[in-house]
Amino acid sequence: MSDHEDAVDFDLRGFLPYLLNIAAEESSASFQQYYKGRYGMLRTEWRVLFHLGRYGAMTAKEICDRARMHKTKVSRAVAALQAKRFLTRSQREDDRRHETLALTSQGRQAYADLAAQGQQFDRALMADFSEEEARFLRQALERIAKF
Amino acid sequence: MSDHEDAVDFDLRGFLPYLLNIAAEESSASFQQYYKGRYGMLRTEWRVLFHLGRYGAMTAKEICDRARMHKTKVSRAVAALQAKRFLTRSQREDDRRHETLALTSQGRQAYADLAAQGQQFDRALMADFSEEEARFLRQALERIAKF
DNA sequence: CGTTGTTAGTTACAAAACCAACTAATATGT
DNA sequence: ACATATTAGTTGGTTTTGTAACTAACAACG
Repeated sequence: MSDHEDAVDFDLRGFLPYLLNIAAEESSASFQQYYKGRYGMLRTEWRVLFHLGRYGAMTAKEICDRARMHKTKVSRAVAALQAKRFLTRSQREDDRRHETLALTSQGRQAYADLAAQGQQFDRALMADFSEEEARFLRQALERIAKF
Repeated sequence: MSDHEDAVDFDLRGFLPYLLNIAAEESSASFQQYYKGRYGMLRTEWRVLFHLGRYGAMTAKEICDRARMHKTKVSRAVAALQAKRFLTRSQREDDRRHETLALTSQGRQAYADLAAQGQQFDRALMADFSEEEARFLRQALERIAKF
């Protein structure tokens, strides 16, 4: 046995963070191409759009918490989406530190398109798995993600 | 039902690329802190070190293919690891475009440490899962990653 | 009140990633 | 043999991210 093999006796190829990273990259590649190509959006922007589209108007802070994004990322993504006329900001009267973010009809259209498209990609990804396997996989990932 | 909910009828929260991304981030966070704190290494550097440690000496090109990293990333990671005296380069006589990369004893030491540490993190991550679930999870991820 | 602390969000600067152009060595086709 | 194409790897310039410092609004406590 050569030197490099007995340094550690288990197969680090199955190292979970590594596998997850590769799987994450592989699985988002084609979808990313779609939203980037069609709307010139970054992943951060898609995530913000996605949260507003899926859960309705909310503040940047709420997006930070729900989407696990740092506030600077959200801040920039919001600015970019606003420039694309996909969302509007409105200051809250009760606390002027908060801005409520809401999709414009253009933004909702983009969301509807991307959500439908995403659904397709998701189905394609899961095509190899049975219903039950898919359910388990999602639950396992949620557990690892600490949802 | 409000406008944003009927745009798409399934729960995009379970969107696989999204789940995978979050799980990947969550799972690598503490390990990343370890190798960054202890060796000042970036993820790209850890990946290169990992491949050389696990599979033995090889060229940058082989690392690109095996680790799915772009050649510029590998090139810079190799330069950084060389600066840290973790690897050496040697031109091949038969084709002087190729450089064989090999870990130094210092590099092997770092690898052994990180591999052992990684193993711990991995076990901790998998603590919630049964043997069989863990096996299935890895296989599923490998399938998605197209290994 | 008024000082101090906290929270939402932005901005500035540094680190890292991405992409395209580049060099150098080898392979291929005429 | 020589022009052209490919391959391994590096470098430069731009984009994106990360980090820390900042502003503005509110809260809490004396």
